Amino acid sequence: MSDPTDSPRFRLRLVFGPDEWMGPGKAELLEHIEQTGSISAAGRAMGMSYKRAWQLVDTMNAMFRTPLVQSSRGGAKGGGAVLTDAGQVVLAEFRALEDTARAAGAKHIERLQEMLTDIPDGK
Amino acid sequence: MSDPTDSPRFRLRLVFGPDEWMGPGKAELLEHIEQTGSISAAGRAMGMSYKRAWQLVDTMNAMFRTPLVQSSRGGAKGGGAVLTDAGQVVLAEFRALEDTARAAGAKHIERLQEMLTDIPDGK
DNA sequence: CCTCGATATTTCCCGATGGATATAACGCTT
DNA sequence: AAGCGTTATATCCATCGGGAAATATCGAGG
Repeated sequence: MSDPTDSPRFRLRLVFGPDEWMGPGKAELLEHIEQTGSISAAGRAMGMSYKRAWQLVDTMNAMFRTPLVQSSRGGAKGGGAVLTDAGQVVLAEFRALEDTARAAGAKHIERLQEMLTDIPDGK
Repeated sequence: MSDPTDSPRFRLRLVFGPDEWMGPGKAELLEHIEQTGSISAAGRAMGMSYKRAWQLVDTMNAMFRTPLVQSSRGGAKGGGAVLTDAGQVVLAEFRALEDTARAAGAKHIERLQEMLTDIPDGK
């Protein structure tokens, strides 16, 4: 999304509605929030503005029945954000979906790679 | 891409390099080219400009060892474009990849859908 | 040899996307 | 009560991706 060097082979997006979807970007953001306990820190880690990070969180919290991220203002450390149970479930399910789908389609992916001009490293 | 009503559930993109990827848009374009025998007609059918359609074709032809689309200018009907053998293979492989991956991840997709605010129609 | 329809290519321009910035609210700590 | 770091929210603005349109080219057919 920001760094062109990290070329992920396999990108999967679930589109539920016009403005409702779940993809690699949101999943990674959830992971960083879980690790850092902060929306801004997570955004920084991904090289994205706080505005964008917050927008993604806001979208996710709106599209799922239960919010995925619970945030708080003030307090000892100024505030923070944590993944809810639903957030952890969604993250785990999405990662599992990615792994499963990638594994299942490995054969087709391999055949497509073999047809490229620049030969990808054969693992 | 243009029509918000056709909400595809499952979007899959293979990213090979910085500017080299294969996704649902290019696949659909290939299908329309195969059906219409024309880049412009294919673009029109998808509601995209000829410029964009041509750019996508150009990108695909460059990233694969053998061009996927062979186009010709002039002639009885002004010209046209057809899928090469490689084009048909790539299209078929990508569609197969989508089907396989979607089927393999169906369980995870279902679980995620159940957590949405707006209940999706049960199949 | 002129027309026709599609490909090929360039230029111009608008609108949307997202970053930068500013401000406010919040609640624990000191 | 002041300070701090974060969340929350709005405004401004540069950038850029893509559409529109204009132009050139090609080759069979009339």
